Amino acid sequence: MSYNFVESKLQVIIKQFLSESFNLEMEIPLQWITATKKEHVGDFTLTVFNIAKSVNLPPEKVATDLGNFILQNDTDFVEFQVIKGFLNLKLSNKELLEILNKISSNLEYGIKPKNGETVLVEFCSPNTNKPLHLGHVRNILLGWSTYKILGTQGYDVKKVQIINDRGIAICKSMLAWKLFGEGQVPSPTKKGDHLVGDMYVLFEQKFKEEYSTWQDSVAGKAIYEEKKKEDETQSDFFKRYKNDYFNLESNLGLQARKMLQKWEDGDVEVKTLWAQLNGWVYDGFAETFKRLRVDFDQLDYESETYLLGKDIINEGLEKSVFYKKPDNSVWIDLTDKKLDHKVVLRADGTSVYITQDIGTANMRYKQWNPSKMIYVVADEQNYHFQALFETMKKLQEPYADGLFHLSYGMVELPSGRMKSREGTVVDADDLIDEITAEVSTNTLEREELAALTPAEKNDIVNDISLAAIKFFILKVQPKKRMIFDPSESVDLQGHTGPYIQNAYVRIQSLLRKTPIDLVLDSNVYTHINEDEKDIILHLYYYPYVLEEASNTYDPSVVAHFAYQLAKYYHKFYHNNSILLAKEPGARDFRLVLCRVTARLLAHSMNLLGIDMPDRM
RNA sequence: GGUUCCGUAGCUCAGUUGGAUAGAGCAACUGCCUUCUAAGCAGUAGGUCAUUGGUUCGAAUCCAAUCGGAAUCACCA
Repeated sequence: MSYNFVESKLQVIIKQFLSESFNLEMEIPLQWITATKKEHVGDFTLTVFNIAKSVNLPPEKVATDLGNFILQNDTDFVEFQVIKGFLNLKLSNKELLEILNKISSNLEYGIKPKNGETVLVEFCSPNTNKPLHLGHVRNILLGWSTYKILGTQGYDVKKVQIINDRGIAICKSMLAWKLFGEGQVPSPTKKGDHLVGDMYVLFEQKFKEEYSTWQDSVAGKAIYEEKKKEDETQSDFFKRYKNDYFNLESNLGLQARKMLQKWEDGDVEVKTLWAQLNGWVYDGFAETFKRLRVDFDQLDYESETYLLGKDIINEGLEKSVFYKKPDNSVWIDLTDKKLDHKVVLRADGTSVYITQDIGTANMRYKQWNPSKMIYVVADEQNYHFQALFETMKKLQEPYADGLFHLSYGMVELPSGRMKSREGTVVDADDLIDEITAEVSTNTLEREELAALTPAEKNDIVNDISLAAIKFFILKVQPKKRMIFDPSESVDLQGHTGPYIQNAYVRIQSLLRKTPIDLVLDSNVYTHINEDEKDIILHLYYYPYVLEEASNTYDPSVVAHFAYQLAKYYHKFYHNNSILLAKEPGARDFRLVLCRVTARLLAHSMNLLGIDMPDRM
């Protein structure tokens, strides 16, 4: 069954009208038929400007004739109104009931059957030297929701992430733990990822001290005099020189780099320490994932993939996709794509970032044979992914056209960008804790929940807290950067997750009082009012919403749907008696309406990774 | 400097394959619980859709320029 059955029917009638009246064969695009604006009579609107142009008549004239034609030939419409070039058509009571019936009886409404294609969504992909923060949370929620939404369109979706478990950063944490860690291990009050993150910060602190001391030394002053630019102050110079100091002068830097070298050489002691600290971090991450209620189908580790890609570079070299410079480094020329020349292999033959990504993509393609691979990564890497995808196209990889970078804006604080080195990072675990505490306070005051056990209350608090966080983040379009104000935390009223949960909870409360399994009788209830109609027509559009969210990889489309539905429901609930409805058939009709509303509320929120409590 | 993205109410955001009088929430003010969960409903107030020009029956939406903000332009990941 086609879900846009109303529009399809209209398309046929309009074609018939044009054929009979003007001998004109014309296709009517779906875009010309839209929902009627609130302030006008009608439910569906046809924009007739284009048709009028084709038949060379005033739009009002065409719209009026067409309106009459539709009313004569289709009993689903009972009234029309023409304003300028807009033809507004009003559905019959019977057809509205029919629509509700169709949605009510189809538990898969809006969901497409399996299409046999596999899609990979890569998200989260943290470094192992620090705990997850607000930026990761946005990433994780977007990835998870994208996985859910694509699932409704028939794809078999796999969630993967690459763990960046090697490199200089984790070596810094390892070194700090070894030198200054005093044998600390994770404890109930300090998760492993936080402990390792603290070591990273500690390293930066000690390094800063060392650097500062060096700046006042004879050697430091000599370097300043030797390498400063004209008119450059001492503090400006040393800011700029920091990286060079780390690589050329620093004792701590030297030790960290030695550790990295030993790791690459397979040194047992270093590898053991590395495995130990990473193990702590993974345990910590696992806990955070669990609290956020997400999981993954596969974890790829950079330590196992960082050498991949070289063979593909060599093949590409033979095909002249790449070229070699005299120093033996390998490059690709992307200037024809408005990009730059990018290095893909260093002079010493080692990989760079893009090489690994080429190799990893290839590995995943062989493993899963996906038709699409989606990378959820912040927009600071837009350039990198453009370069990566163009490189893949030049290599003529069969999966190159299915690559997509789901780019999202950075999360910023009112004070600006979060900086881990300056400690202005909103930690994921802390964020959940804070909101949970606030929700907990509110929940304990509620009479409805007084009789519940502590465990039941706890579940409800968690459902609401996560709804608040997740909706707050997912309601914003991914590409927009967002500002997060920790002091205001997250609202629980208005345009929020809990608001939507509340609509669902109200319905559950009603349904608990009516154990009968209702079957809609479309002959009995004859006066569908505006509140009810708003809900029915909103439900009707759900399949469009899923399709658009999927095509644009944008969960905010679903968030908007859920909020609007809850808003219509709250209004309906306030204005109409349900269990005590007086009109014939109204009670049963409204209960069916409630039940369907609850179902799509829960379904759409589930696509955002949000669970619905039965009480709150 | 090159490239890309963003700019809508005091704040946070919808609305953009061109469509009717630009919408919500928060904050402020005012009402509504002896009615099915008030985490709710209703109302007041708040706008030069950054600016200017162009395209046309019609522009927040498309095009151009300008202004403001961000990201990136590493043999880091």
